[in-house]
Formats: sequence, structure tokens, C-alpha cells
Amino acid sequence: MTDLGKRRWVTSLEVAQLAGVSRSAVSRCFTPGASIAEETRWRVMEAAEQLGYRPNAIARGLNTQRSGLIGIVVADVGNPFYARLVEALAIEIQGRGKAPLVFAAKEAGAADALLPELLSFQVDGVLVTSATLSLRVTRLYDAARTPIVLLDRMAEDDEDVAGDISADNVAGAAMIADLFAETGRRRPAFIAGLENTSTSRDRATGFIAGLSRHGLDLVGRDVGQYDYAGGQAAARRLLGASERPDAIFCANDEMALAVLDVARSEFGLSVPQDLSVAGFDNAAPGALAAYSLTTVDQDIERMAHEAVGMLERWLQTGRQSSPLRLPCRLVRRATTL
Amino acid sequence: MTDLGKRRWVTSLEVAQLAGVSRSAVSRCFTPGASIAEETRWRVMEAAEQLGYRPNAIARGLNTQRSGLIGIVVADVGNPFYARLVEALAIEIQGRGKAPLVFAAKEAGAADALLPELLSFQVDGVLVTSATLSLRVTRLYDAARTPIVLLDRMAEDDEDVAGDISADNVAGAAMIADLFAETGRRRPAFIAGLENTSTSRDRATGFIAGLSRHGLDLVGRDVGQYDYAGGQAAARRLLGASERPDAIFCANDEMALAVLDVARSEFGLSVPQDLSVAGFDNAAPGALAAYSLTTVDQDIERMAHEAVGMLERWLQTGRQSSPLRLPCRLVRRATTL
DNA sequence: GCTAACGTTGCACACGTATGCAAGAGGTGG
DNA sequence: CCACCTCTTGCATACGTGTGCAACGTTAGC
Repeated sequence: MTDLGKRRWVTSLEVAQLAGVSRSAVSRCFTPGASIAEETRWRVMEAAEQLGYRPNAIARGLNTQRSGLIGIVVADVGNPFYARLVEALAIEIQGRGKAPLVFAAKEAGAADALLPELLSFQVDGVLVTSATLSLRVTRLYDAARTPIVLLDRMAEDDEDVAGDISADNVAGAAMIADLFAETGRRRPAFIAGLENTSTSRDRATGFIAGLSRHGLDLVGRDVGQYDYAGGQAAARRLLGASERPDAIFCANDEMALAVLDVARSEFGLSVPQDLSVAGFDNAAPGALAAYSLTTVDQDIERMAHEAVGMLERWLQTGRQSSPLRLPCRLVRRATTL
Repeated sequence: MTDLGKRRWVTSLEVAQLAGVSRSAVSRCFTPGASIAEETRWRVMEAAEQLGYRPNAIARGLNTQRSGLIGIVVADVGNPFYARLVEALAIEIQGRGKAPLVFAAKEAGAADALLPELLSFQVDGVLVTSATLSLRVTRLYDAARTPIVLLDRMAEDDEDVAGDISADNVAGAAMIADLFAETGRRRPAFIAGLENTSTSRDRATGFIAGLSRHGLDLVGRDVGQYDYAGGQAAARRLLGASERPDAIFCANDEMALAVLDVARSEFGLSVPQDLSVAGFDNAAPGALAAYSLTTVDQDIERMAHEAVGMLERWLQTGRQSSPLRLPCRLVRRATTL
């Protein structure tokens, strides 16, 4: 039976009365480092336990000007890499006694509209986990002095953020270049994600620089919007060109899977004999037996850990952290020699 | 330069002063249905715009006893189905002017510990999106009268929830049974997820009932823990048995992918000639060309919409909704005849 | 012209917690 | 025994908003 009695929370006053102390004493019991006698603390905790009391985080936030909420902005949870990243961030945040407020944008542009909404919930800070979010986003930092940490996207010079963090995309891409060169590939090509994202640019830069150290040059270059359909289209163009590449590096795994499908079923190529393929992110589907994609792994847990750390550092000291580039790891599977 | 000035929000008082009215008037401007003259509203909005004022959701929540926060509990974001579900829920929630508070549990058991944490943030309601969460969870509903809606998991008789919603797993599984039977399969087998989840039980029930309508019986049955490794092990046992099945239905897609890999590479079977395989959920990897898995699709957006609707209905009327079973859709691809 | 009715506004209080300040308790050293 | 210091506690106030109540001004109706 669902009786609609008014919702009643246990307040610190009730605990205080049961324990025979004042509300202040109760409050101090739940405030680390506050001055409270061991014996009273015990009595209060007893009463709190008995009544099922938990401090009201909303009321506390109003008072302390710290809501304990941290916003996570994500543009594309469909991408398994971002799904894992959001999960890791959530776990990291709740491990520190705070709570993650997740805002998802259907398309990249919609994220700008989300941020004022986030601010009205008084988030202590914001983690932006998208390579594709527009630049204006970070200026809100000025409005309410809410710190922002960028993940997987470098801060521009005029952006004022608490920190930014990403994989060392340049070095990661260079590993693929080395692998291609050392296994005898002579006609490498690259499929970018979105041209205006730092992630894609860095992967291109690292790949090209790596190749040139081996005396190699790109024979083809295309753009695949980071998704399967885009990767398909790019693969068709590259593989149909007069000078067909013998190795393709894609800015993420999803596009690489599309390349594999197109190469096998539409061009009858066998991988890796006729064509080497590599991706980036070490997303789950790439590990499946039918693909077994060579890729570059990012340490997602570490990235989440460092990102939240940057935010807390800002909240405590007001100092912004220097950009962090995490090392990557080559995952060599069956789509390369 | 990051100067560490005290954080300053624009309050309704400042807006009131600029507009030459009282704080109450400002508050009423942002409260739908409140009594306010059109001309004052205009003046207040002008001032608010100018100062960049947004009502403080924390303070409002303290007053109205409605935080505007809705908790989402999820046990396994690694599963792409749940990732998509969480995204859909988040979008649905923020579309109604509320905010989703996401709590992720690494393993299923850890979720119980999360819920008190959630409660301290005064969530208005909780959406539990996991088949594997333990039963005790839902009893917290009584503690603070916080409504819970269960997704993808039926409520037991003694559980007091605002509503529960899931796909019509029985009917969905029956579709697969029909498909197997109508394409001439005679030796069907089933791989369960976790035996004690309603989702897995219903899919088993529907499958078996469907088969019996065609005069067929299971020749094998195993458990795969809903994950790839579990699916692999189950597939090896089933395919290595004396009476080898000619069709396997898995309680989710991830296990079905494992079955495909094992059948092809370890037993040299060709699909679908030697063996039909079907999954459940229509997860993204199953659609990849190398698998092209036949599966059952759930309408995730609709599920999210209805779930949040149930929660709001409870919040407004205090009435619990009757269980909802959403229709499924058969997605026929290349792993069945 | 007077009254009733209505729409609008401000005052004051409530929501549940944190914390500066002063007062009290208890102990120690001279 | 007194003065002083430390530790603990309660009082009072602040955080920013929503809302019942009463007072106000305006208009319509007779």
C-alpha cells in the first residue's frame, strides 16, 4: 500500500535530542577534524545509527558553498571508449565522497546549452570528456569561477582551464608508424576523425612524423568522422584509388573496423597479408576474434584518476595543473604483420 | 592568472535590487504558475539577464524538499546495452529540467553500499538499471520514501517499488524459438545469463515455451554469466557434447559473439549452415559485418521515457504504476537461416 | 461614491546544515 | 588555592530560495 505521507528525513535535531546534545555537536561528529569529545561522538553515532540519520548533502552544500557535485559532460556515449571513461570517472568521483552529475549531449553542438543547466546545480567543477565539444564551453569558467578539466582534448592558449589531460597521442601514433615500417609496409595511409579536434590532429602528426623517420610518406589521407559509416566511405575511397595503400591507420577503432569490413568483403583483400590495419583506443569490439585489431591502448583508469585529482587540486589551492600526456601502450594483434 | 577570489554567485537579492522589487518577486518569476504582473516579470528578467542570474537549484531543493536530482544505479557499464540505456535515461531526465546522478558499481554486490550515499544527496527518486542487483536494495524505499523504478528486472511480490519496466522477454525469446523451428532446426540449446535474474529466467521460459509449441525440446542448457568468457566456456561444453545442438540462443549478445567465435575457430563449424546462433539486446558489435548476429531489439528510448514517467507519476500522485512489458522486435541477420 | 473582489507585492519564516564566538568544564603548575 | 590554558559545548547566525499571509492598489458593480 502506497500511503502518501509527507516525506520525512531524519534531521540532526532529532539525533541531537535522542543523544541529549545540541545540533552543533551532531554536525561536528560528521565533520572531519572538528573538536568533539570521544565519548559524545560515540553517543551521537549510536543515536544516528538508531534513527538511520545521514547528513543532508544539499543543506550542507548550501552552507559550505561546496555542493559535492561534479559535472561530467559527454557528447557521445555510443562510442565505447567514452562509455568506459565516464564509468571510470564516476567511480573515481564517488570514491572521494562526491557525486557525479552526468550531462549527455546528443550531438556535439548541444553541449553548450547544457552547461548553464549544470551550473544551476552548483557543481564544484566540470569534467569535459569529448574531443568534439565547441570551444566556447570553457569560457564559462570565468562566469562563476567553476573549474573545468578537459579530457582527451588539449586546451587552447586563450582557454582558462584547471587542467587538461589526454593520452600521448603523438607518441601512440608513432608506435603504429614504426610497426608499419618495420614490417615492410611502403604505402601507408591515414583516416582522420574530425579535422578540428586536437586528438585527431595529434594522431596525424605523430603518425606522419614517425613515418618520415623511416623515409616514408603518406600515399593517402581521408576523414571518417570517428564513426563506422564515415570509416566505410573513407576506406572505399582510399582502397579504390590508383595507388592503393598497403597499411591504414585510423584515428579510432570504430573506423578501423569499418576499414576491415570494406577491405575484406568489397575488395577481397586478406588482412594482414595484403593490407595492415590499426586503430586507436583499444575499444572492446576490436578484441573480438573475428577482428583482432591492432591498436593503441589508453590507460583509462589512470586518466580518470588524474583528471579528478586536477580538479581537487584546483579546489584546494586554486592552482591550475600543467597539461598531462599519459603514455600509451601498443596492442599488437592480428591485423598487422 | 588564476586569482583565488571567493566564489560569488549572483543571488536573487541582487537581481531584486537592480529591478527595484523584492526577492519574492524574483522568485515568483522563476516559479511557473506564480502570481506576477507581466510588466514586473519583464523588468526582473531584464535584470536577471544582465547579471547572468540563474536560480540556485541547491537552495531551491532545500526549501521545496525536491532536489531535482534523480539517481541512476548501474552495475555494468561495460555492457554496451546498459551504456546506451544510461545515456537515454540521462537525456530523458535532463529534458525534464532535472539532473541525473549516476552511481556505478564495479561488481554487482557493491551497489547496496552505494544507495545510502545516493540518499544523502536527497535524490527525488532512483532508477535501478541492472538485472543483477541484489534484492535488499529496494527496501530502502521505505526508509525515506524515495521511489525506485526497476529497469530490466521485475519486482518481486514483497518489493515495494514505484514501478518496474522491462522488455517483453518472454515474447522476444519466443520469436527466436519460432525462427529456429521454422527454419528446420531440431536440436536447440540455451545459454542463460545468471540464473537468479528475472531477465534470464524470462528469456529461458519464453524460448522453451515457444519451442514446445513446435514440438521441440532443449538438447542442451548452460550458464554464461552474461559475459564473453562465460559464453566461451558454455559454448565449448555445449558444442563438445555428444548430442551437438544445431541452434543456440543466448540470453544476451555478448555471449552469442563468443559462441560464434568458438564455433568457427575451435569447431570449424560454418554459421548458419551447421549452426544457428541468436542473441538478445541488439548491441552494437553484433551488427558488425563479421558477425551480423540475429538478435532481439529492445526500444531503449521508449524504456527510458516510460521509466522516468513512472517516477514522475509517483512523485505527483504517490501512485505506483503497474509493471510494463515493452514489445520487442526481431532483427534477422546472417547467423540464422 | 462606496464596497467587494481581485490581482499583485512584500514581509517573515522555514528548509537542514556549518561555524565563529563565548562560556563552561576540567586539569595543571605555581 | 588561584590563575591559566586546553578541550568541549551551545548559541546564534548565515547560506539562497519558496511560500503563506496580510496589506496594498486597482477596478468593477450597484
